[in-house]
Amino acid sequence: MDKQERTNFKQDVEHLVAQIPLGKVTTYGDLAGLAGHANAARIVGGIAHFGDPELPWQRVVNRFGGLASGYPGGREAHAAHLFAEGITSTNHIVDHFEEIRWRPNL
DNA sequence: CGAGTGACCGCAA
DNA sequence: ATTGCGGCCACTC
Repeated sequence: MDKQERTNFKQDVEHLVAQIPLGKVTTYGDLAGLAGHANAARIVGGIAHFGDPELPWQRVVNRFGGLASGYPGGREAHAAHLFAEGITSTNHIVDHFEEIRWRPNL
């Protein structure tokens, strides 16, 4: 079962990310917590890098609402993608982050 | 198969 | 206030 749960973690994270509505964002810590491991935010980052490249990881930011570090193309690309979805960012930080913060329990 | 690393978070000095 | 460290689990080489 342990192995199964581990797989579930990635499945959950990817599933959640795939559900993020356009114009909203979420944090790695939240995804990790929702998946069952609040302190496993790092794994979410790892999955983001080696997981499905088609998933809207651009809507996933750190707990500051800031853009990720190793995003493909840099934070500028990340910001540009968010802007394309209607999300404005300032100084590499999403505007009204708390207001556009998406929550599955909402 | 084993070891290292990671797009993070939280706390301590 | 800032900086440094550890911790957690999963993925890749």
